[in-house]
Amino acid sequence: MIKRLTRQRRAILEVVRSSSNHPDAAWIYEQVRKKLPSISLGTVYRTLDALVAEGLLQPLARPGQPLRYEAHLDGHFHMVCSRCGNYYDLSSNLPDLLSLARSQHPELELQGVTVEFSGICPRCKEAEALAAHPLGQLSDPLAAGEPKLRG
Amino acid sequence: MIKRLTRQRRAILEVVRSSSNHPDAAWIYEQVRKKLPSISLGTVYRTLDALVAEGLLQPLARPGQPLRYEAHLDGHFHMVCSRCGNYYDLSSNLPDLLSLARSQHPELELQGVTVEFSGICPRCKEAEALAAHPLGQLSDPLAAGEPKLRG
DNA sequence: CTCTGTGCAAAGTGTTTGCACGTTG
DNA sequence: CAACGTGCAAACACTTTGCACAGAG
Repeated sequence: MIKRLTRQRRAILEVVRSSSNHPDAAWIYEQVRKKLPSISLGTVYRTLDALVAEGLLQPLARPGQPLRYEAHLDGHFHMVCSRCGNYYDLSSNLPDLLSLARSQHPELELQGVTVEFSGICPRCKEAEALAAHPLGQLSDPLAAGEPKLRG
Repeated sequence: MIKRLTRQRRAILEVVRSSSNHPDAAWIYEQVRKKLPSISLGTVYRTLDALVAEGLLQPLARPGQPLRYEAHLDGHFHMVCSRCGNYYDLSSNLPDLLSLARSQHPELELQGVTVEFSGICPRCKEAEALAAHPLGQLSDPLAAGEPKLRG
């Protein structure tokens, strides 16, 4: 339970909320440092944990990758690009899986669902097309991200 | 690409395939050690990576938890118990999300979906009911698992 | 025989934590 | 002024890796 709204917490929450990235702790740390140069990475981790516990953020886990954080908790879906690993938000009209599954498994007390698509994002698809072209070997799909997430 | 089918690899694959656990590396290591006492944890990790690369296993990531591995790759769903953290397989008849999403986002080249429900498993629900009862303080919901996954 | 895979131990990476001090309410 | 939160650095858990040797094909 968060009891004090410190400068650090305000800054961290603002960074996560204003990013379209689904950023990880290291990236958030870098950004917050621009405002509060002496903040520590430990504080970032502790604050993120607290915000998750408050229900203000949702953590996103991927095999072998650092945790990322989602600030927009309306019911949207994610697509993870299998080339560059970036997350993209998808606002699809999908059927209400939770109700469907509840009716099929009444004994389970289901609380929530997460749906995650995998695919190739437009950026990487374009990069791929360029790479097929003899003169297109100039851009690196892995380097092109959303607002750029770490190396 | 796996080139040699060693004793170790056979044993590891068999352990993962015969477990209903969605086990993690440490648990697999423990089990395999019963057959091959001198196997090393490094080999387990290397083999699991290789099997994932071969498409024989699928890694499952959860915030703050070690990676787990899924050996049954037919299209079923998972439910993660929010009390004990165990994975349960769900064979629901859900609509074909991939086709639906593809038609809504033709530009995205979607390749796959994963659906994960959260809820309270029967075991934990029962433990909860007992705990409400004055004489029921005997069992620990967190200790009761599937075939038991580590401490 | 050759070359992939193994065991071991050390190194890496992402995350957590103990402690003394700063700051919020 | 009493907690609560912070910075720092050390500790942690999980995973990866370099190397010399073992064993599969």
